[in-house]
Amino acid sequence: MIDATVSDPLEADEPKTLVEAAYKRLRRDIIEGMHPPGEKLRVEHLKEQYDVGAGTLREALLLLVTDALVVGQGQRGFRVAPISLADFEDITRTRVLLETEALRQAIARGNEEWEAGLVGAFHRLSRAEQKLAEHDPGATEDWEKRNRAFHEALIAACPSRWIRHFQHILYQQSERYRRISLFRQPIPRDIHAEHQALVDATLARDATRATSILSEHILRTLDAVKQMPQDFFARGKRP
Amino acid sequence: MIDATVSDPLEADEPKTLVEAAYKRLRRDIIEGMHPPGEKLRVEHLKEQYDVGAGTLREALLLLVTDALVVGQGQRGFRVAPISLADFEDITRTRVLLETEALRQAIARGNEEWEAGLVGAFHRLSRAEQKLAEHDPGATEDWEKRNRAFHEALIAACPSRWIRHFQHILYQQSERYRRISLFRQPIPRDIHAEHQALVDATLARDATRATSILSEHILRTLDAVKQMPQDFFARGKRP
DNA sequence: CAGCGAAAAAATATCGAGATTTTGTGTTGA
DNA sequence: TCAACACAAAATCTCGATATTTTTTCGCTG
Repeated sequence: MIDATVSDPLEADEPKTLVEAAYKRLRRDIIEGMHPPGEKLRVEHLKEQYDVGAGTLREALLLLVTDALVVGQGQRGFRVAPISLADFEDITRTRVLLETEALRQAIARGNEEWEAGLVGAFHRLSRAEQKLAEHDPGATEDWEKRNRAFHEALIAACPSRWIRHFQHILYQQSERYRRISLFRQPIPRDIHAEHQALVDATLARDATRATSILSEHILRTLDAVKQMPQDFFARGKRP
Repeated sequence: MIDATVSDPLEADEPKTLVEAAYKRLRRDIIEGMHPPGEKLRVEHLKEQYDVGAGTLREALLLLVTDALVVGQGQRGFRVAPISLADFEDITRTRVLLETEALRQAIARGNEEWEAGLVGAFHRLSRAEQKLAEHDPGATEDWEKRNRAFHEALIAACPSRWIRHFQHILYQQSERYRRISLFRQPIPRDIHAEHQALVDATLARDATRATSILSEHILRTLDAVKQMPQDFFARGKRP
């Protein structure tokens, strides 16, 4: 079932309990914006939507609280977590701190199997990018999955379970911001070239170069989101 | 109630729900070793010990899972998380990564109020150390609280909510290891002098020196735990 | 019109019963 | 002796009823 520091076992396995299944569905729905920031999550209503009992839904919501996708207030229920530029900036900079360290460790310790996994993930991501360009239905969803897999493959050889665990949480958070902001304003940018440069530097075992590229890659999203109109964040104000 | 990234609101307020209360008690009991690593946590039994219903206890256990103090397996209940030298090393190194960054940010941004808070926390900690030396009853508990408060005060001016959140989790983990290991083998070491040097460098706004001292301070615990007999970790093997 | 209080409606948190799953024990056969 | 199976006991998970809390609505007063 649930071990907090194992990198997302919930995606790897079929859910063993209804709590897990509801948690996964809710998480997906929040990240994808179906439940917008600040929305009240009423157990009495959602239990029907997700087809579980009230207690089971509470458990799922608690798990989402600890993912920081939901905030709860004792006896006053749950809300979708707000968004803000400051939060996104914090997430982004903390991601840079953790992911560059993770990449440094991976480059120092990774073997050929790790390299093969990275190259494969990059290839799959490239294919998804092509489908994005062709406006295939479901292409965005596919790209998100493969982008995530790519970033995970990049640091898969990092031995620090904790760094990977925290990275996973932050990645999830940034995915939510990305989905929300892209819906409003696609960002012109050659992401493929950025990924290519990252893979090249990594395979060359040039930690300094690779971490520099990764840092810029991650921070570029922050730059783009900063261009969003300010009213974009107003609806996510902390209650 | 519960907002995952606010630094431990559960300690700041009286619990608003039975879930919170049970969570806090269980967490305390696990950190203090009353429930040793690997122990099966049976809902049917614990509900009586903690005087709550089964569903409520499940919720508390879920919160502990996300603290990585408990592991759960779908339909097979919960166990106290195992301990290992490798895990403690990971925790320690990740703490160094996060806390030095947090201290860097705090030094860059902290004002006089932050300094005053730090000096106060150091003073209180020093008093607790005196009581430790005098073998006062409850002195260990007091010292743990004040040590925690000291480390939190040190990085209180770090603006990154996420770094503070992760630091909090890791601090908690390291507290559990420290309590377990000190019970076995008190470590000779002038902790007071280490804290003093840390405060001095921080108040002098010497980020390089302060982070170097902090890094050594944290890593010194790792060195000490490495001297533990190997059978110490055997009982915490991952099931 | 604004503020207050009371009552009604809606929602939350908790508990324990019941269905389901897991674990432990005993028996049998090779 | 060991493995496989059956069955009983224990434990887990889920649901919905109920007590409690919060929110909304309504009426009254200044």
